Amino acid sequence: MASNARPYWNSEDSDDDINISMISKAPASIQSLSFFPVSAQQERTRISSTAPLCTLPSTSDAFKPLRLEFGEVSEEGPTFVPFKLVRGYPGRYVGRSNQKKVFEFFKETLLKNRVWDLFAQSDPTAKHGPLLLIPTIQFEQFLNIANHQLDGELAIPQGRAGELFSLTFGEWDTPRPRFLGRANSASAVDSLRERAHTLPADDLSHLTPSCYQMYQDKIDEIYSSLKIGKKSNKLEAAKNKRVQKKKDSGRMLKRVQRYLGLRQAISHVSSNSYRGLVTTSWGSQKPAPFKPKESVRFVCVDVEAYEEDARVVTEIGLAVLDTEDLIDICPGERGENWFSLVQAYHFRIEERRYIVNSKFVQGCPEAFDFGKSQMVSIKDINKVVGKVIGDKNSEDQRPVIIVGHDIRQDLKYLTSIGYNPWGVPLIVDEVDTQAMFQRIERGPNGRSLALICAELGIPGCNYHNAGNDAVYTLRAMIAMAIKRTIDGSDRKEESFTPGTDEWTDGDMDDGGCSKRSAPPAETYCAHQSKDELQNVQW
DNA sequence: GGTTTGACCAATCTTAAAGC
DNA sequence: GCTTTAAGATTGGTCAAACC
Repeated sequence: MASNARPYWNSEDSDDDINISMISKAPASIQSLSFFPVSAQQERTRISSTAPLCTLPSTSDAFKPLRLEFGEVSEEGPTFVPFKLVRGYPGRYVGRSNQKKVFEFFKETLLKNRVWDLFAQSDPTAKHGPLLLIPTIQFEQFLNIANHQLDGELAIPQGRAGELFSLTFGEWDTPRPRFLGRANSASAVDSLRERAHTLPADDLSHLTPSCYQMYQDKIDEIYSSLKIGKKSNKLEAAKNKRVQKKKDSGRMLKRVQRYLGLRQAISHVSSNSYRGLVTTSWGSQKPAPFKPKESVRFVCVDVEAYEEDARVVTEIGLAVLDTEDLIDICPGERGENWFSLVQAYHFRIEERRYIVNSKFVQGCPEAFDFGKSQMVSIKDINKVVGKVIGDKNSEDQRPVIIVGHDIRQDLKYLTSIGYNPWGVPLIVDEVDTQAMFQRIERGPNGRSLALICAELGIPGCNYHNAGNDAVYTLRAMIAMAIKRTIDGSDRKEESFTPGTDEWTDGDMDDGGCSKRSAPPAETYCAHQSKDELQNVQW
């Protein structure tokens, strides 16, 4: 400890409640550790104007702001915690037995004898006042002191509740918190809060509409998480999650349109000029109106498993659509002119060829309608699937958009045959046709593939053959993207009042960045060896 | 000081609709 | 039939504030 010792107290900061001119030359990891009573600090100030002699352990990962003046943005990297959450910590996160003494400790020390670096994050919609933040490291150190003095084990909560204690800003080039000043009393905090209203407005003009929307959603979520009102936080959080999911479905639909050339990517296009780039008079008897930024391959996956034991995969269907092939081809009303460009594969597991579902679903492994089924040994199936989807050794290194109907389930099935789709860098985005249809229909539940095809006017038979289902799923995706383009979803959505419609994902949104799901916590692969789970490269 | 009330949180259960 | 997912409801424990 001694070897890492360093002085931490700067007398210049001690005698004023607020120091808004320039932060101490010492990093925050040093200055923020002024966790001794003010009287002691003041005593030192009176004795000498030179740096003090107290020491603290080095914290290599501590928050280390540069010299900051009022209004300057924080550097990239540090995490923040809302000051409101810090003040409410004893009531929200401390158990009954310790709450009283922790509450007393906070009351006596939080705003009387500590110096905090306060930052502010503005609400892009100006619905709320500036969000007051402190660096997470300062609160952690405060808890350490509390634990030392109270002989307790106070900590930042784990899991979802803990996320609010480690907020990051600046993603997608969005604004970062601005420095307000240092405060060591309630009145100082109040003064800085007032002064936060005089901060210059953040420049958001460079943000794409999708980035702006995501930033706004993030700030809204933080504010709603901090609410302690009549409405249950849990209900509020659950609602936010639902809304987010719906918005994500809308963005997914728009990305599909973008990949197909039915929607213009609007990265780095100002929102004013964006409106001119929306299709207004396009008809399905014309080729796709926009040239996609880069061509991609859609690979649709459908997996059939034995109905008595879902771990036993019996068929895998793959359907591939190369957007390069779509150029200059009119899709037709439902995309039927593009359907013939889909390349379909149907693989049956040789050792399980005798298994045919009939109890709960009517399987038809012999009825692949879009080519010739291939028998593949269970030990080779991951390699065969990998060859179609592609990997880092493939000749074609273009991005792959993986598609499925309730795709999460199919991706999990793939892991059970030894192919880990989350370990393939080529796969950059996921499309779920069930979620897409739910988005279009604005319905509460997902619908079956057969029903969706019927609704979209796509004729089909022999469902529950993996090869057929993969083809129908891809057709449904195409038909929905075209239908949505022709219906002019953008114009319709503009009629909704912003903020009142859970389904509206931003009328000037192009779908944003590609998005992959997180891999499942556990995958059922007991019958597969560890080696089998490694993707085989071709 | 004791009781009541409302809020919050976590865990659990139920329901519905898909998948096989 | 079983599994998964999501949403909503219920339950029990805890606590603060209000009330008597």
